[in-house]
Amino acid sequence: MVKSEAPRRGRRRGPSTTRDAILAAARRQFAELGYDRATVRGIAAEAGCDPKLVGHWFGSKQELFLQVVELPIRPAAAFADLRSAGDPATLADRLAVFVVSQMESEAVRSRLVPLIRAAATEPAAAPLLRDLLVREILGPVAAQLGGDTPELRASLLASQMVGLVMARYVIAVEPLASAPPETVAAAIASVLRHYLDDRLG
Amino acid sequence: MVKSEAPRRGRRRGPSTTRDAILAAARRQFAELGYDRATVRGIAAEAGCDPKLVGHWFGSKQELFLQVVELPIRPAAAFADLRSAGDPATLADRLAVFVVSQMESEAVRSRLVPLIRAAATEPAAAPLLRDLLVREILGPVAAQLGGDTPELRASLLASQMVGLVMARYVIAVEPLASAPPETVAAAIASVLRHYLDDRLG
DNA sequence: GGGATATATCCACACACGTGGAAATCTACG
DNA sequence: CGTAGATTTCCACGTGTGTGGATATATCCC
Repeated sequence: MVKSEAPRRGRRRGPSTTRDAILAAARRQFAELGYDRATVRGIAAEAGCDPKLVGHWFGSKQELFLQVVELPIRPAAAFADLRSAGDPATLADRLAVFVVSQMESEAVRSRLVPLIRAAATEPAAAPLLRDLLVREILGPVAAQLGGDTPELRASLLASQMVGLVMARYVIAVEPLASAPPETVAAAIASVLRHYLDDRLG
Repeated sequence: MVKSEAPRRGRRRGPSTTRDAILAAARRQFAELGYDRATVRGIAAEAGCDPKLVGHWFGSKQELFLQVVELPIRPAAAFADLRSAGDPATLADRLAVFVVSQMESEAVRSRLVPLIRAAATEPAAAPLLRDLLVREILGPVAAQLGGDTPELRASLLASQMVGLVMARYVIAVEPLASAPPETVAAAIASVLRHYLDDRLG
């Protein structure tokens, strides 16, 4: 009659790793389920702790979500680097490769996908994504574009980015979802070039 | 002491328009709120009836949703018409104008937006949208494309369409959201041409 | 007129959600 | 050792959800 391993009542032994466990579980569940269908209880279960701990460490579900979608890169700086790092004529190609490879990385995807899903779902999250897009990406990019209607170009560029994330990772349209990253990058490079350089229309 | 207009208990006088009222309210709320946050009770309230009537007329919330997102056009047929109606060299331009003008029509937008929002939210809806995309659009289009990797071309095309809906109507990225339809159509025409005709990569 | 049927309301159940309060157990430090 | 604080669990409340059951009123057809 081995005594069952029922969790005892108070603090656990040793240093606490629960906060990180919650963050990881939340990241996974927000990405897979979206904001609404991911529940505090479910996240706590995956993290192996009591739901109340989520509140303890992060205050509320909303604040946890904000922590989750904080991007690990600075897109504006990345674009500036990319721009000054090579021949301007090949900027679109390098941008395409960069964007696709970033999306392939778990660290970026697990933040971008929840953000976009939430923007599609939460009325309150759409402004959040819009602001992030404008402040972090469209604004700086538009500022460096020059020429005519740089803001329109930047937002068209964003539309192809968002569509790529949706089609490839969220909806999983085949064969786009399974295409190797290089193929995708090659295919969208011309589109990026068009939005960056060509006369629109 | 005028008697209050509290709804009486049983059937109302005259012919019933409730079913249509529910459908209209559902369309509006699914588009604005998404599947999860739109509630049967809320839809019933907007339609001016009891929540139970939703169940009575449509069975369940899911079945109501399926009715709501039923597209009023046959994209495959429309594409075929478009293809055979003019100079193949200008197909991309005509397609761009057609797509954008369709999205501008309330009848199409009030179905497409909920569908895409739901695909971003409901695990069960993503396959649904994927199937609809593949069966109604990608498949027929790919079949008429010929050349190399027609399916990949079709799904890339879809990615730009979905991204356009997201950026312009759901997230409302400026200035794309406020740009006149002709401007948008002109801007994406080259992209469509690229995905339709060019060698990818 | 009078029964079948369609249309409508009310009540309520079972469930899941986020979170607040109180108590238990551990660690840190005097 | 002993007390303060950090970490964790349990209990439970209030709210909102989709939907089932019973019932009321209007319409349709004989």
